[in-house]
Formats: sequence, C-alpha cells, structure tokens
Amino acid sequence: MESALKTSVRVRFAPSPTGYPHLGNIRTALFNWLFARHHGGKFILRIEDTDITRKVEGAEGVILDSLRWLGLDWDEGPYFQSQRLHYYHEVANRLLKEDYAYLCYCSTERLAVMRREQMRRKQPPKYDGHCRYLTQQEKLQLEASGIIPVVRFKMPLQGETTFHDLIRGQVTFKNSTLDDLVLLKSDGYPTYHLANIVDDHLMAISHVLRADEWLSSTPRHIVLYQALNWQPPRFAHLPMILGPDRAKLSKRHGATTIVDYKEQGYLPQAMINFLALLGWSLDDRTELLSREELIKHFSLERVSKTAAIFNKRKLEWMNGVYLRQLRPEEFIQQAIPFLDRHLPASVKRPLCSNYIRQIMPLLQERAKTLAEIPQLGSFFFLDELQYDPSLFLSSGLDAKTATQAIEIALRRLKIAGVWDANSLEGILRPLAAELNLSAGKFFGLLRVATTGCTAAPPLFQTMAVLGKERCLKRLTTALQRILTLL
RNA sequence: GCCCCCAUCGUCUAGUGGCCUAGGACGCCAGCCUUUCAAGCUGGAGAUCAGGGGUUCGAAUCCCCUUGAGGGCACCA
Repeated sequence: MESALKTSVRVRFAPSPTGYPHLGNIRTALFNWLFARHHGGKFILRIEDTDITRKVEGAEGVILDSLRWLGLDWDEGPYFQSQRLHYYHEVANRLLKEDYAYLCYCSTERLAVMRREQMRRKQPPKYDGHCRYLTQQEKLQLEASGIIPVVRFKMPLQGETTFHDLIRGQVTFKNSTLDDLVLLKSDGYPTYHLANIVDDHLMAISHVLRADEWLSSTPRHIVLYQALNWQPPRFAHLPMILGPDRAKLSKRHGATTIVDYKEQGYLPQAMINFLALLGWSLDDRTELLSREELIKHFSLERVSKTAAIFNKRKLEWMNGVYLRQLRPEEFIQQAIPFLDRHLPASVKRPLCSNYIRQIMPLLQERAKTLAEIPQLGSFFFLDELQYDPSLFLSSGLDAKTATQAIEIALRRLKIAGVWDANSLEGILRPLAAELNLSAGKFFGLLRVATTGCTAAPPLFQTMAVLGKERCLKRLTTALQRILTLL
C-alpha cells in the first residue's frame, strides 16, 4: 500500500486569483505539499482563472510569492486554466454528444426570478430543467435566435451518490437534491466544476485535498466522472479555519492574507509549524516540529474533522520561540529590513551595521515578531528621547532624591574609563548602596534616563551598547527634565 | 427552506470500550530567578467530554434523538 502510494501520489493546490491567499488557502496548500513530500509524490500548482469578472490584478503573483516565502515548492506548473480552454470545450462537446449534457438558453433574469420564487415558497433554489425538456422545434427556434447558450449537465434525477472521504468516511447525497449545473458559461469559459475535474483527470491527480466547503460539490464531481467514464481521485475534505467569531475568515478579522503575516514579522518556519497544527497533530504533546519532521510524520489519519478557530496568541508565542532559536547573525539579517522600514525617518540611513549587531542580541529574546523590533529598540537610535518626566518617580522616589542620584551617577560615569557592562555594574551597584537606594529603584531611574522606558533590556548592557557619549548626554538631559518636577 | 458535515478546558488539541477522578500547548493566575521587561523554571485555576436516551459488566469513545455550530444550494471558485 505504502509503496503503491509512493509511486502514484500526485496532488495539487488550485487557487483562483480572485484575491490574496488567506490562512485557510495556505493551510490547504501546506497539507497538500506535506502529503506529496511524505509520499515522495508530486505537488502541482494550478491557477483556476476561469472567472474573468472576479480576477484580481496581481493576485496570482502574490499566490506564488506566498508559496515561495513558505518554501512550499511545486513540481509542476503553474498551469493556467485560461490557457486550457480547448480541453474543456472538447469534454463539454463529448458530454453533449453523448446526451449527458444539454444547451440551456435561459436568461439570467429568468433564472433570478425562478430562484426568487423558489425561495419565497421556501423551496431549495434549483434549476427547473426548463431547457432540458425543449422540443425539437423550440431548440431550432432558440438556436436561430442568436442567444448564446450555456452547457448544462443532466444530473441523474433518481438514486444517490456515495463516496468515501479519507477524512469524513462514507458520505451520501440524494441525486434529486443536485441540480443541473452549468459546465460551460456563455463567455466560453468553463465553470469550476468542469475545469476542475477535467484537469484533475488530465493531470492524473491521485488525491484531492481541499477545504470542507467543497464537500457538497463532490457528489456533482463524482457524477461527472462517472458520465465520462473516468476514475475519480480520492477525496479528503479538510476542516475549515474560522475567525474568533466562528465565521469564515475575512477582512474583519484583521490580517487574513499570508502576506500580512510576512509583513508583521512572522517567520515562515513558525507559520508552517503553526498552520500544520491547525487541524493536524502528531500526538498528545508535540508542539514544535521542523519542516522535516512534519514531512516525516504527516498523515491524513491524523487530520481532525472539526473546524478550527485560529488563535493569534499561540502563533505569536510560537513565532517568539522560532525567533529565539535563530542564530544571532540570522536574527540580525531578518531584523534589518524591518528596522529600515519602521524606524522613524529622523534616524539616519543607512543604519550602522556594527551598532545594530550590538543591539540585536538584547532584543532577540524579547521580540515576538520582527515588526516589533524597531519599536522595542527605537531608543537606541533616536537622538532625542521623548518621555514623561514623571516616569522618574514611578518607583516611588521623590524628585529631590532622584535628582541627587542622577547627579552623582553622572559625575561618576564621566570619569569612567572602560565602558562595558561589567565596569558599569562595578560603578553603579556600589553607588546604589552608597546612596542608600535599592538597586531596583536606582537602576530604574537610570533606565528611564537612558532609554525613556520603564521596561527595557538589562541596564548595564544597554548602556554599554549606547556608549559613553550618548549615555552622558541623556543623563544630562534627564537632570534638566527632572528639575521641572521640583 | 432543503442537503451535507461537525461537536473534549476561552482557543488549538490527545483520546478509536477498561491505562481517564480526561493528558499536552497557547492564554490566564501565583511563586522562583532577577536592576525593569522578556526568557526560563515550578505550581495553580480552567472540560459534570453539548444535552437526553440506549448498547455494554464497563462509554469521552458504539447507536438513536435533540440542541448548537459550520458549509453548500450561481453563467463564483
């Protein structure tokens, strides 16, 4: 079984360029990719651009970029359905000839009225088969009228269609609930249903792994395969990913496209790991898995059936884990573009790479995303710090004591020789005792003075990186500001 | 309205008849570490396994009903 799969697995990711890919789309791509890689099969990329009215400019480029960013490499394609119209026409003609399909001349207006009427009567909206039963004479008349018809499939009126879903098990639909779906639109493009099965067949797709929303169109596809006497692929319907309000993901939920996550500073490996765990699990404890481990262990049997609500907090945590795991040099390389883009314009570019190299280790274990690094470390770069002088008193010191403490610190630091973390600690820690201040309070004071923040990386290291000149200048400014509190 | 699917802590999940007085992770709370923050470590709160019926010596696990949620029902994918 396993070896048979190994030679024959061919799966595809088939997005339509009607928008940018969101988490759900990418999760589908990921599962297909993992399945292919696990079985040593092929992962094929196919762009389903058969709706020219909904096509979004640039969407396909974004789709490809997203896959590349995540490292989901494909073995064939991208194929474009818009360039394969002749295949669909050929199949539609064959179905027409073999009486599995018919031409339908109904106007969109008539269909809309029909549907509205059905809804009003609380009946399921369904094509009424008007053109299925045209007389020979009516056909000739309509043909002569110049109306461009669509091709509709003759859905069996009785019986039922059953298929085995690899995740859901046996699923059965009554054929009477299926309607005569359109195969070929009047603009000459196929509908999803036609193009999809034609390509899956022609491309020898072995397994269709797609989102749950397609489950109810699967019987239609099965019936089409039967009409064409083609062997259908195996199906596996993946659970959906929902927003926090349990609804389908949309713009309301904030970042939904994968590009947004890239821009917010999530790492592809974190994204992959997180997405893999949305609907799949290895066991009862493993959370962190590398790409290789995912490939090794991925299996459809461990895909869950329940829709998942995507939990951004957990993604943030996981991204932090991956950020901390980066080698320092790599962290720096990843951080630089974000610093460049998000540090205030007043900070001179190009940024000094030597300075950055010293700063980044202090930020690496504090950042959850790359995008928050500029924010976290902006005080390293700014000439003039903006902060509320009352921060000096936040630890409960009075203005007079604070003033004295900074004055003395300034005096001692001016005459400091070596300016590294150890030496600074050697000067400042005894000074706290000398001033009869707790280390926490005294260092807190200096922290505000040198960084403008009450929370920052360790004081001595921070001051060492800032350098003597900058620190003395900031302490002097701090002294001036604290005087306003007296 | 009709059809399909699903149902374990707030969220992601483990669990496939006895190992479950239900395990892990995120988040939350507390403690430790500590110059703040973060990280790390330790501990805690948090699920009468949606509800109700069965089946069985025994059910989160099997069956039925109810409820709830999601998806589909286009010349969109």
